Amino acid sequence: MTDALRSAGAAPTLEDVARAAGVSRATVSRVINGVRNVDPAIQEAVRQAVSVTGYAGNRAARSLVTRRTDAIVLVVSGAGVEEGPGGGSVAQDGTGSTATGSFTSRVFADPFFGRVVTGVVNHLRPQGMHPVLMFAETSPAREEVVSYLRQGSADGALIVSTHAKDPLPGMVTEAGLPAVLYARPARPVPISYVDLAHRDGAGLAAEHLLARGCRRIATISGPLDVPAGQERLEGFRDTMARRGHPYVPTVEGQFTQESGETAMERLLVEHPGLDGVFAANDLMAVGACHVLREHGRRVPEDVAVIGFDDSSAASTCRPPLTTVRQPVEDMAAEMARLLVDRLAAPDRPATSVIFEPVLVVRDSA
Amino acid sequence: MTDALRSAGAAPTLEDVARAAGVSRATVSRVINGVRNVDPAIQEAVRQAVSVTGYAGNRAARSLVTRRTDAIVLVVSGAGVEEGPGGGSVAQDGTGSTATGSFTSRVFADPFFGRVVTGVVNHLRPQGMHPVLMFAETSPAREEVVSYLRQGSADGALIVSTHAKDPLPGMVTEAGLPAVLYARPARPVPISYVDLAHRDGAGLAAEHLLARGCRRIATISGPLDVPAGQERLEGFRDTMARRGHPYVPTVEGQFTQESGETAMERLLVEHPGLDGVFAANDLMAVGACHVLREHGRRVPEDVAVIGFDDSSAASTCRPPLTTVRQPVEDMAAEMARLLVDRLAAPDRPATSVIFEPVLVVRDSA
DNA sequence: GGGAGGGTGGAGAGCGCTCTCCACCAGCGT
DNA sequence: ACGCTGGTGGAGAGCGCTCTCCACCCTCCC
Repeated sequence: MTDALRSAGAAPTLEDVARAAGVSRATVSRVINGVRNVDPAIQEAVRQAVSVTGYAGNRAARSLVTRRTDAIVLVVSGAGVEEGPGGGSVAQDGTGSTATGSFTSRVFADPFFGRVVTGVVNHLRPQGMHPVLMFAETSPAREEVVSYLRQGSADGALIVSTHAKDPLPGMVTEAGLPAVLYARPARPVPISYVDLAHRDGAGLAAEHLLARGCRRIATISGPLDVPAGQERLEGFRDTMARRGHPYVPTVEGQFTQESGETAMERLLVEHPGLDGVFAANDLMAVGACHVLREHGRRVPEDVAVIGFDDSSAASTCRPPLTTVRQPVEDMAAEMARLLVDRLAAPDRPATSVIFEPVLVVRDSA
Repeated sequence: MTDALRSAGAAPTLEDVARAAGVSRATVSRVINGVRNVDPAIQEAVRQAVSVTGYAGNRAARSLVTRRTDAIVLVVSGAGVEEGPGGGSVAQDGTGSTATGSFTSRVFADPFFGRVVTGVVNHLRPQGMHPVLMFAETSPAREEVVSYLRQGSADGALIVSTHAKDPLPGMVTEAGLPAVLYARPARPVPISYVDLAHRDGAGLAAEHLLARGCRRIATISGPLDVPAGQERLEGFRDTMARRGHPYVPTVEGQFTQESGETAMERLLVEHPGLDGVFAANDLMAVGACHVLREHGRRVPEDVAVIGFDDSSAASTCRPPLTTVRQPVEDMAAEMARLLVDRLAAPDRPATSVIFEPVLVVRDSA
């Protein structure tokens, strides 16, 4: 039914609907936006006209006057190479062929990012908002994000920064653009963010290992120039120290499975008697398990292994990993909520929300 | 420098730039869009004015007249539950807590999707275009995609359909909206798509197993209501038959690791003597390896296992998987290219591009 | 019964941009 | 010398929508 009119020419406009309903453009607009009182009979007439004409509205025209797009950018940023902020990580490239963007290809290979998207979309969708994906690993790309926002192509930004000294958060705030970060910015910037209590999470891991009876415990840390890496290490060491273990053998990893393997090899050489390992993320923990098994150590009987994040890798590997859960989806949803709130009340001050990790006990420790 | 003026009030418009440069709005527009001949001196003056005023343009205003947004929707669609079209798959939920959208949470957990995003972005970015993410698993969500497009919020759609009888491709074409699919639509629809020669890929797997000397070969197929699942099975069986193995024990899986485990258990019970397994994707292959090991079978010495996709799981598991590579990034990039082309020349007929898989030999077979 | 007040619809002015005309000014041929 | 072409800048008409006014009418109250 709608087709007759729709195919009769260009897309119907408000004007067309108004004519069909015998009212003015303003009234149609009022009905559509559900604003002010409109006589129920007229409302009905308008709705009829809308469906008869197959009216679809025009986002650009609306945005032009409302100055809102109902789109937000979801930026994966970073000066960086490897890793979501304490998130999962970057398995391997595996991307042969044409696919160029080394950063791009790596970052999205990481299930961590999928979890972020999930959380963001879950919150945005009910609001009729949608995320636009952007990468901002290089300098021109960062400028592009800022100008995209300044052009009003999106209402605000959700920034998942993969590196401590990422300049993007600063650039965005300086330009006065609404944004929320995943993970606390390295230099204090007046901007909202969500983060995880990494120290507490690492503490949980330490206590679990200790409670299990492990006494020769080592750790594979994340990269120490990433706040999450740093904090997880500190939290672990603090708790260990408080429990009477001031010295914890540590090897720095890069949040990748491969780096976890390398680190484990080294740990095994230097401390062959170890009976517990805390890896700062699941991927490294998986790598550690592989190496342990290859060296004839049983997990968890000979060596207990505990990871961090509770990524999908944790539950699918053998043995399933005991790990510290980072509720990425919830955190991402909260990040979206903070942005949406900020959009509704632009001069509300920046807030941050810190999530508490929980221990998920499976078989590896 | 730009800040003085920018913060002096609302965002500068073309008009402001024109005034600053002492020319007309039209001329500024011409310089910015690089259209028609403009006196070099004037061009320079305009560029100056742009940077002095900190001009940023207004996307909505431009879209309103050009009828282009330079955005495309990247839709993950499906009536479905499980799986990217022959793509990787869905490890496990693992998503406790708030995160509701069961579909959403599952689909994006899949690294397959990350690879699609990578490929799409790699192609779109140089064109100054950006992807908007949408899910269309339920009926209202599907309608939302169509209306989003009809409102001109995006120029076209890239649809990654997770299920054969997904109605979205039909809906979109019927509405006359530009779209390209990942994977051939179940019912023939006049629409462009990219796909993989699944049959050939499965054939490669069969020949490799045979060449290796395996003689008691079984297969774990994908879900048979998904074209990719169907075709991989047929391709495998065809080649086996042609090589003198008309009967191939088969158990249907769901493209998940868990289903791979279950299937392998069953295969082991029914055919304890098997010496080779082809799993229709890597995740199931990984699951199969786990079960095989738990039953004391060595891979590949006792049983050779071969997967499909060459997802990141294939290279990080132990042993690294021999698999059939699906060049997801390239395919996604091609999909984007087809859409962009279509946008440039709307009445060009629909085309499809079929990619050839290659065998990646690692350690599992 | 008349004016005040609240509810309801219409008119019309933009939002900031693109793009079609048109005007103007060389430089050319006849 | 005169029109004519081709190149170049300006004017201005929209694109489709929202939203502020304003006009109108129907109570309601004094």
